[in-house]
Amino acid sequence: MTTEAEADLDLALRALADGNRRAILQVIRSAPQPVGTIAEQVGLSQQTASHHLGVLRKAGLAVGTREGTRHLFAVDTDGLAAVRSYLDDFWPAKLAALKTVIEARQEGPRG
Amino acid sequence: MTTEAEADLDLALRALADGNRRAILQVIRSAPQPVGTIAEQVGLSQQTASHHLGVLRKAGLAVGTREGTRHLFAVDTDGLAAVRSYLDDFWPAKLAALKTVIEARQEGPRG
DNA sequence: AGCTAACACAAACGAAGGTTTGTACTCACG
DNA sequence: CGTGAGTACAAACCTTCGTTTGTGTTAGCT
Repeated sequence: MTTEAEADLDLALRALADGNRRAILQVIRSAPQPVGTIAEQVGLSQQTASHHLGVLRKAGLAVGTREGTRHLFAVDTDGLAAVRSYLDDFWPAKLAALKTVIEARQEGPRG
Repeated sequence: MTTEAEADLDLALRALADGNRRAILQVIRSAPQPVGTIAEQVGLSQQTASHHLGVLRKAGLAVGTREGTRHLFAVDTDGLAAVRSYLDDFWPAKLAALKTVIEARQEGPRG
């Protein structure tokens, strides 16, 4: 369904809208890290970091792995791919839109 | 400063986080349209649409052109490019190449 | 089994953002 | 200049979201 992709895109975009979550992604960008380390790196409490990790997880932007008592989180490219392909859809259209702007100005106020 | 690009990215990401604004981008994706038409297309009031258009404009996602009493809005790729390059930074080189392959397969014949 | 560490879940609080309502401004027209 | 169409700005209201606080759950250790 197209609606499913829409919902996934919406989750990913809303997750990326927060600076703390982007900071978390930066922290786990190179290597997966436990929640405690992530919280310390971004200057958040354990609970808040865990919350944001959950948001990122549901958005398909992060994946978690059980490592004993720790929970290692890493970047998931699934959600990022959804956003990327969404953005890419605007590139070819932009050229056409730009052309239409010029045409619209040439047409004048009345159609 | 890197903070400047960060601020631009933040604006674009927060602007894209709203479904109505994404709907507006879809409306003006193919051709620039006046505020009244956009509002009608997405099912919003003129004031609300104007507000979102302002958000998209400040985020570098939309550009407006004065057309007499009308104000034509079109998609601006500046903000989208900022988001795109940000996302690309998360992909390890190997995965980025893989992603490009997938995109190429989607455009080409059946694979 | 008891204890400790690491993490997740849930409710409450506060702030940020979207919608509505009202109004002022600009441009086209006579 | 006065009128009407189209749009932007501002304040009030309400919803959403991030943070805090408190607590439950799982795993490792003695």
